[in-house]
This record gives sequence, C-alpha cells and structure tokens, in this order.
Amino acid sequence: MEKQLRRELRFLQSGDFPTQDSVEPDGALDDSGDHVKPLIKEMDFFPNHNQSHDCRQGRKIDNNNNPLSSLLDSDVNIGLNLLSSSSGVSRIANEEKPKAEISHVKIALERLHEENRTLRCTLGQITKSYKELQGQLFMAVQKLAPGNQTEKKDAVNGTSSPMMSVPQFMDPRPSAALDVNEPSASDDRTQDLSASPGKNMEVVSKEGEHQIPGKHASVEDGSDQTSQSWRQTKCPKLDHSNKEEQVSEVPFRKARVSIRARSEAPLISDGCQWRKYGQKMAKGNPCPRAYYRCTMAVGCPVRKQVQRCAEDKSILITTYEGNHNHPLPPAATALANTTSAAAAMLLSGSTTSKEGLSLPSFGYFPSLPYASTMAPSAAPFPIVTLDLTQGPNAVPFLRPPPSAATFPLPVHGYPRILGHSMLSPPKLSAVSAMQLWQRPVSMVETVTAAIASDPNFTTALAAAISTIIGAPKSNNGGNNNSSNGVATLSGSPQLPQSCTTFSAN
DNA sequence: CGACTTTGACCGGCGC
DNA sequence: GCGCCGGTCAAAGTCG
Repeated sequence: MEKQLRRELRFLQSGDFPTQDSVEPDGALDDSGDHVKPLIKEMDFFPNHNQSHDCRQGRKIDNNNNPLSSLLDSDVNIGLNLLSSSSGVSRIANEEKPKAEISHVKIALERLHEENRTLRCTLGQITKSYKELQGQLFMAVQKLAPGNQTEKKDAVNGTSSPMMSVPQFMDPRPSAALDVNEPSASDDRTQDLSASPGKNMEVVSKEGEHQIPGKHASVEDGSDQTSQSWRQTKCPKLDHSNKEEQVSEVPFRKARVSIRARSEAPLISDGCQWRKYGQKMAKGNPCPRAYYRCTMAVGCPVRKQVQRCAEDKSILITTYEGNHNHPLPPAATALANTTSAAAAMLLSGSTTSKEGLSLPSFGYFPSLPYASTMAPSAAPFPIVTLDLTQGPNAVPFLRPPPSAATFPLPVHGYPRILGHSMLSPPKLSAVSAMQLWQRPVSMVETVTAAIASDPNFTTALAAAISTIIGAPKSNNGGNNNSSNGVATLSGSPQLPQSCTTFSAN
C-alpha cells in the first residue's frame, strides 16, 4: 500500500494527470505484472469511468511489456475470436492458444480491477485527508483575517464561516501601512518599530485568532468566545458526528503561539491594549513572567505572557493565547495573522497525526512545550514558537531545550528583507521583528509559506486538490470549500499565493 | 477619578 | 494526601 500511496501522491503532485503515455516509467519495470498494477492504478484514478480504464490499462501495459502487450493487443481481437470461436467449431483448435491467452488476460484484468478497487479506497482516504486538511486551512485562513472576521461575521450573520475573514486577509499589506499611521494601534508601537529597525524587536505572538469550528456559532460573541475558547479545552467533545469538524476543532482548541524576539523593552506594543493582571516567578527562570489580558474589548479572552529568556535576557518571549473577540488594529492584525497561521500549521500537523490520517508524515507534530522558560511545565496544549531572534545582528540563539519544538519555518522560501538573510538553525525559522512590523503580510506569508513548503503538506494538498478539483492550477483559488459551504475561499487564495511566492524561491 | 500596576493570596492540575 | 507550580484574582498602590 505504501508504495501505491507514494505513487499516487507523486503522481498527483506532478499536477499533471498523466495520460496513458505519461505513466511509462513504471511500466518498463515489470514483466511480472506486479509492477504493472501500480501503473494501472494511477491510470484509473483519474478517469472516472471504470471500464474504459481497464481497456486503457490494457493498452498501456501492452506498450510497456512485450508479453503483456501482445496479449493485450490481442485483447480486441480476442473478443472477436471468442465470438467467432463460439460460432465456428473448426477454429477451435487454432484458438486454443488464444483462449489460454484470453484467460490470462482475464485474470490479469480481474487483478487490475481488484487493484483499482484498492486504489480507489486509497484515493478515498486521501480525499478524506484532503478534506480534513482543507478544513484546517480554512481555519487558518479565517484566523488570519481577524479584523475582517468581525465585519464579515456581522455581514453574514452569525455563522462565521472561516472564509469570511479571508478577504481581509487577502490584502494585509494595507494594514501594515495603516499600522504606521494608525494612532490607536501604534503610536507606541510605531516607535518601537522604528526605533529599532535593525535590531530585533520584541514581538508578541498571538495565538489568539484561532477560531474553532465549534465556535462558529458564537464567534461573534466575544464573551462567549472567551468562555468557549477556554472551555473548549475542557470540552473537546462537540460533534463527533462529523469527523472533519472534530479534527479541525481539536487543533485550534488551545494552541499557543509564542514569539521569541530580542528586545530591550519590557513589553511590546502589538496594537492591542493589554492590562497586566499578574506576575509570577516561573520555575527555572530568574525573570518573572508577566500576565497580560487584552483590554481592547470587554470580554476579550486573549491573554499573553511575557517573559525574558533565561538563557538570554535580551530575548523577550511572548506567548499568546485565546481569540480576540473584537476587530484588531492593522498592526495587531498582521501579527495575529502570523501567529494564527503558525498555530494553524502546528495544529494541523498535530491533528493529522492524532487522527492517524492517511498522511502520516505530515510533519508538524504537536508542539512542544518549551521548557526552559515560559511554557508551563506541563503544557496541555500545543505551543508554536516563532523565533525572531535570528535577525541580522542577532546572536544566534539556539533553542535550549531540545525538546522545545519550534516551528520550522522554511527560511529558504522567505525573501530577504532589508538584506537580512533569515538564516536560522534548522529547527528555527528566523524572521526579524522588523519584518513583522514593516511587512506584516510577509510574516503571514512566511508562516503560510512554511506550511506550504512542507513537502508532505504540499504533496498531500496537491493530491487532494488534484483529486477533487481535477485541475491543479485551481489551487490558488482552489480551495473549494464547496464542501463546507463556507463562503468561498476567495480569501484562501492568499494562502496558496503566499506559499507560491515564497516557497518558489 | 479612572485606568493601570503591583503583589500576595487563592485555585486547580499534576506528579509523587 | 501533599506539595509544587502555573495561572488568576483582587486589594492596595501608583500615575496622569
């Protein structure tokens, strides 16, 4: 099976639906016929008509292998022969040979049918996986556009479809621009940003935006959201009826996003208003951990923890948790989007693995608490860490705890900004804080790119999309949410797009 | 005076 | 059951 899957994925990944000819390579290998099977499978997948497949397959095989090919070639004739044979006794003797061949062919065909069946099953699984992924993507996209979410929600009324937020998400850059000008969001933020252009700024990560499917109904309600977001952790079981939903739900439940960034400032202004409600000494870190709560809206559940890294006190670690139940200022939105994307990515990975889907290699495993510093000793939820300390001047900071999993952001895909090469240790992706502020979108894109750049992810996604849509190109627009009924992925394109942009490099 | 910070106390989860 | 620890609460203090 694995082989088959691999082939399928590869096949899909290529994006071309191979015509009969395209599948050649494998065919060359086999005389035995075992190899032939895979080929056939591939062929079968895409064409919807079963029977026609068989015919095709046969032909294919013919071309590839002498023995089989001859047999298959005779296939057509064989039919004729049979008919004739039935009618004419005299021919029987001559036809004995052909009959034997025919029987062989029949057997082969049966085998092929069987394989086709198997393949179809596999395809079904893949499709299923795809749908799940799609749902996750939805969530991610939705989260990415927090500000719009609200608006859209209002417009749409309650049922917040993940996609709704998309539009906003689509053009995040403006937000960046606004950010600068925006009074509320960022006077102070701007200062910080501008203040230390080359330096690493403190960055706040927001986990916040994640919306849970289950939430959909209540998203609008901030207070509810709060309770929900927190509750969800405790009440995982919502609708078991829908596995997909369940899957997507799980992930966003309680993920946290922490951002590591160098900053002299004790606190970062991230576009939101925060109120400190507590401070504690965390074990293993001489620096106190501060707890902040978002005060931009009455019931906003978003909280963040800020703490300096024990190993390097110049590094400020900010961990966000919860979803904002209010529109965010552009600056905050950008960051929120980024972190949301990261969270989504993480979650998607964990989810997949949890569910034991057919895309096992989907790599982002559940988070890892990060030990040394901020994370709770026993973090019940996944934590995504975005390391922004790898900037130009940044002293290479190696994550202390081996166990700490950082989000593998594909640096390669990220454009250099300000001439910084965002190099980072394999595990860590580095993005300068500046980028965040200057190009919030970029950050988002970076994260999304990270998601997309994961070979496993792309493969799976490509396969899924290919399977469902049938046209690889449609990827961008492609998120067919049709299944979800979610508005459109109009926004979703963003994801692919960004991915393309960065990963392409 | 209102908003925010500080800080000790409290609560709940978890491991032993 | 107990202690540890993370997280939160809320009274007191501070600031503009």
